[in-house]
Amino acid sequence: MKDLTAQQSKVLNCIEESINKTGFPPTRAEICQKLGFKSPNAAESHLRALEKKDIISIAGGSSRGISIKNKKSSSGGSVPVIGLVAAGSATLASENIEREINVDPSLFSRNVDYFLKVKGLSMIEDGIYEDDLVAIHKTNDFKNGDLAVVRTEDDVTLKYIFKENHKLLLKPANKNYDPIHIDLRNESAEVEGISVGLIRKN
Amino acid sequence: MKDLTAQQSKVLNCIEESINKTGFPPTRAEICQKLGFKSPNAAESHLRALEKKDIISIAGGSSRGISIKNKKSSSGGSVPVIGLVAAGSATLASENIEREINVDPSLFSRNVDYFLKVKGLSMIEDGIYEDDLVAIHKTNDFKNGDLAVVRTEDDVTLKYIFKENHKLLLKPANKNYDPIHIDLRNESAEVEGISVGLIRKN
DNA sequence: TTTTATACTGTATAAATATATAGTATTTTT
DNA sequence: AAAAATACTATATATTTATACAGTATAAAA
Repeated sequence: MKDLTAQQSKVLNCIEESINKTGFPPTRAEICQKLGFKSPNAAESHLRALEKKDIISIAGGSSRGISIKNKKSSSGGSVPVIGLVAAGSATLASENIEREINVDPSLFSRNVDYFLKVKGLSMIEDGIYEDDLVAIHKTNDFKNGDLAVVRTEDDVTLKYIFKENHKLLLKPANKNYDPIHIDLRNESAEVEGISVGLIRKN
Repeated sequence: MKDLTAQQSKVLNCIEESINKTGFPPTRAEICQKLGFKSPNAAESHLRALEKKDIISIAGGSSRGISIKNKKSSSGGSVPVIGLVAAGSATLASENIEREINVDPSLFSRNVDYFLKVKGLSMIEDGIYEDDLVAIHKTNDFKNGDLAVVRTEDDVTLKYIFKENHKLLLKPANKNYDPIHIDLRNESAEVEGISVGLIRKN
């Protein structure tokens, strides 16, 4: 994404503020007033610049026709919760979705694609409890030591992942649970995503 | 809440659709077009009815000045994050607010008034780590064993609370930390709120 | 039974708003 | 060195839009 200039950021901020505060985007005149411009064309040209950089879109011929692009899932960040119920069921298919919750996308370091509802006690020593919602960013890219959602041949688990050549180690955080060793020459395993956060309800 | 008529629901729906699809509320003319009315006053009067029922608010003199009230996050789901930095600083005064995040209020069992950013390791044995955001519901009502934000004479802490007559016990979840005993006849202590959940960022 | 709310058509208009055009000046990119 | 982007002021105007006013008709509440 191209960088925004200081002024463009101010204008974008002004738009966001207006939507948050009033529920609708600002007019050119309102932007000018907020930022101290004396000509409506000051706002206009900044808007056109933001449009060119694909940050906003401007509906021609409509008043207040500004909308901020990229806004994940358009309705403000509705993220599905998936229960790890049966083996191999962690997919975004609607039958696995327990509910949807709204989260501020900027809350976590990376985009959250779904929440995984934790079953079992395998991660309890690192503060991850049963029924906690682990925020998952879908990717098959990972670093050793990441907490990952891994689909093995007969299960889907949340464990720390370590890879060395053809060997995959899935390590729980509970003395009573054994690590899982997978030899990728004999068995298949796929990383579905990595954890970027957690939500717990009391 | 008063019930909406069939037509009023349609209009409300039309407003929601417009906001979701375009990013901004509709004009009277657009509502008419969508619902097949031939007079702008048809839309106008429905809007006034919705306003009277406190479902929407209409900003006078503004184009597209419609906003849907009650929206669990129309700046009402914006929850401040407060850092437990200096002793006795856990107040909602703006100078203590680190940031604001949007959360679905239905996510937690009770209304979240603010998030407390955890300092220290006093609750680590129960899965609450440094920099975790503990969701706090403001209340001075509590049950023994609740995880509470307690303001003592010289500190604000997050501990399990137990009360027996004039004795208050604030119990950490870490063997290396000592419980705090407070005799309410000699010292003052106030419960600011109780924990209803937790958010952790990796 | 009278008032109030619902559910519109139809017309009109002041005010809000987008948007074009004409400039000036500075900075960044090519 | 020239072109393009940034960052505005200033003025003008067609169009969008809210909103008032005048009706008609039906259903629900007081």
